[in-house]
Amino acid sequence: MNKNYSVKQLAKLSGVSVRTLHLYDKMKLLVPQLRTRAGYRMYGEKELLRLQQILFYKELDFTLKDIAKILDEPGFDIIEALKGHKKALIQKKTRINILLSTINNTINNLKNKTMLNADELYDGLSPQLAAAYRQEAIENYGNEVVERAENYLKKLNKDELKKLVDKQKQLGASLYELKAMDPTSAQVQELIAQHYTNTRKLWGTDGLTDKQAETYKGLGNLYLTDERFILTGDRHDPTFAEFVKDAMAHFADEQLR
Amino acid sequence: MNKNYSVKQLAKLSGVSVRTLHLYDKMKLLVPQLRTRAGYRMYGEKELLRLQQILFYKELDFTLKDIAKILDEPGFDIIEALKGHKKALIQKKTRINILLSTINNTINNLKNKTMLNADELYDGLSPQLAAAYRQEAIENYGNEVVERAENYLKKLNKDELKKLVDKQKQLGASLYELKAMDPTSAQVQELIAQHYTNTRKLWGTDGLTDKQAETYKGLGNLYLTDERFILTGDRHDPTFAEFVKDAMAHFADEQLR
DNA sequence: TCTTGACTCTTACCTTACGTCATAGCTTAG
DNA sequence: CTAAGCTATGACGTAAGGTAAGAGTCAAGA
Repeated sequence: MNKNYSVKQLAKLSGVSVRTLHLYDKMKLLVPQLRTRAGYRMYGEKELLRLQQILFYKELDFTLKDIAKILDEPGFDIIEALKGHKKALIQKKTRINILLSTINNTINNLKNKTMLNADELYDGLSPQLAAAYRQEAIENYGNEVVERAENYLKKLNKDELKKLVDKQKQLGASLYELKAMDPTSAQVQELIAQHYTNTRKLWGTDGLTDKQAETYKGLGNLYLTDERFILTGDRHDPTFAEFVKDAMAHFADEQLR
Repeated sequence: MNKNYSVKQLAKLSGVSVRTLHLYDKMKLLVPQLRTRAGYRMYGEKELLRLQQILFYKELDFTLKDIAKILDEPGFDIIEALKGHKKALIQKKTRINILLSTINNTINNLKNKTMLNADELYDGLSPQLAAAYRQEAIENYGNEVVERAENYLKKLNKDELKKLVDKQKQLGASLYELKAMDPTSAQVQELIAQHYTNTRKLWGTDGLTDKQAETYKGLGNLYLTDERFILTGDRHDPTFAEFVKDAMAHFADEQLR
């Protein structure tokens, strides 16, 4: 009771295009069961199953050539192929993470350059801008953190705020000098400790005694993706952000708690 | 004091190939400052800077066409382009995560099918196989967990072990039926609670009172990537694994501690 | 029987961002 | 003057198809 499928039927069934089936036929990846007198391709159940397999491996981003090997060479080591592929995927993912961090930095740099000058930063944001930032910050870091920071900042006067911000920047510059070092080294950790103190002042997190470590670690991850909260300034440098994150994580694990 | 560079010099400076510079010239992405009488391309500082920019955006995986737009159309909204690109990257990343989970499942399925039959599973692994598994498990989940599980399993007899394994499988099947539901719903959480109890028996983690929540959450992530510890059986279904992970995380956060 | 519409065939050019020749002209040191 | 090294253009190949173009096939209705 074997059914037969024309190109179009098989195409619709499997979700690929007719052209694709033509291609697979020509490259002998999926040859029809038979041809009619007119030359029409006819596929059977066996071909449908094989197509399913092809599509499975294709979803894993294997090339058609590799898929042919997997399906046709009986001694082919599929597990090794999968493992190799896994490695490649992990590398891709790592690269994407770096790209994303770079892109975020770039976006924020551009925003700052075109929409803000330094004075505005200290004099308070324009209402529209503040609203937009607030919304974005809430989406990214949660309501609680943003509100606490806001309430705290309201109580600070300009001079106090400027002092803290300058201190953060200076710490950033100092850390940047050490970026080739071990993030867990004493020298780096000393700066991180200062940064931690300063950050607590800036973010008003003095009350968070039981979640301090977790929060500070979270802040490190945040540094990886958002330049507004960062000490790297103009430097497009994902490796530095990574370095800072590691240093902060170590500090949180070792010094706190 | 403008320096001039030949194709080769510029190529070496920037790390791209001569062919690439030819291409960029022909597509008007990077046109040399001038041509010598013999037709040789000569580039200046301005071109070098432009090339830097091109390479920057290229690293972000923009197409050359888009880069040309960014650099040449003055009104082009770079920030919007970057945001769009960011979205695409995030999707890519999500897809890769799913692929990795699928690949891991596939690897383990293949291993189980070709190297094991069900009887061996209950009768105890062959020595070589056990050693290989042990090594891999240690790499993935750490020494401590593996050793504890091993010691515990040694004390169980076959019937007891089989009971526990069957119970896990049955819970998996039940959960699968609910996979369209909210992972935090009472119905799902009830099954998860049973699973938690059973898991503690199976893994011998009764002693871990202070780290229970964390451990159980970690187990959820593990379910995403390794089929040997899973209740999904033969089903290649990353969304189900995701569902289970969410359900377990919720359970850990709410019920424990 | 004729026509119409849906389906099919093959051939072939287009896409991205180059790599790899092939062939030929230019420049410069010895 | 010659050999080495640089440069130019042009053409072909890559992966996985998309998009026609031109022509043959099939079933159904008038």
